[in-house]
Amino acid sequence: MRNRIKDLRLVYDLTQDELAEKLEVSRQTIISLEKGRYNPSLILAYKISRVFMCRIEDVFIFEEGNENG
Amino acid sequence: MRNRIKDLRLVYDLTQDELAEKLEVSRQTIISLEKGRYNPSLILAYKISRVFMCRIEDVFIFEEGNENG
DNA sequence: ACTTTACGTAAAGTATACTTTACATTATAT
DNA sequence: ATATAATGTAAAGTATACTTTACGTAAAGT
Repeated sequence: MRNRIKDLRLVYDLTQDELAEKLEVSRQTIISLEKGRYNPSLILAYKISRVFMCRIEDVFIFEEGNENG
Repeated sequence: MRNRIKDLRLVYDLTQDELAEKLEVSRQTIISLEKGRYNPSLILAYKISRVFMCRIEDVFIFEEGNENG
């Protein structure tokens, strides 16, 4: 599972800190997400999609043919 | 956050056990999800949406005006 | 009567999402 | 030169998703 968080964050001209605040998570969480270190909860994924005004599937890319997702 | 897992499972005529197998999770996980006891991981949410051939947002309903999600 | 199937609960264990703190690096500004 | 802002790493701690086992119940089949 890949994601476009970093790209979208830059499009919206936000720092990691600012995005973390909007999402009510720590900056570490943003870093880990951007680096693809884990698989967020659905609620966090949803909040992210709302910040970027799009659908979950527009932020997170689940490539068929599975590396687990 | 509500979800339509139980409804969709019945539409697809699956038992909890069968759905659990398809998703590669335990039956307990299905029960807990149907009962709304927790907030799944994004990957699990995605797999569920694939089983039911729809989008994540069609399975999980995030009512605006937040009880967290 | 009894067995089987489907659903449910409870409780303890494991894996992992997410936090917190502390420190390093690079770029920009003064 | 040094201060500040933004990004990154590492490691230990907490919360919670998910598993496993064991047991209870109600309905349907034989």
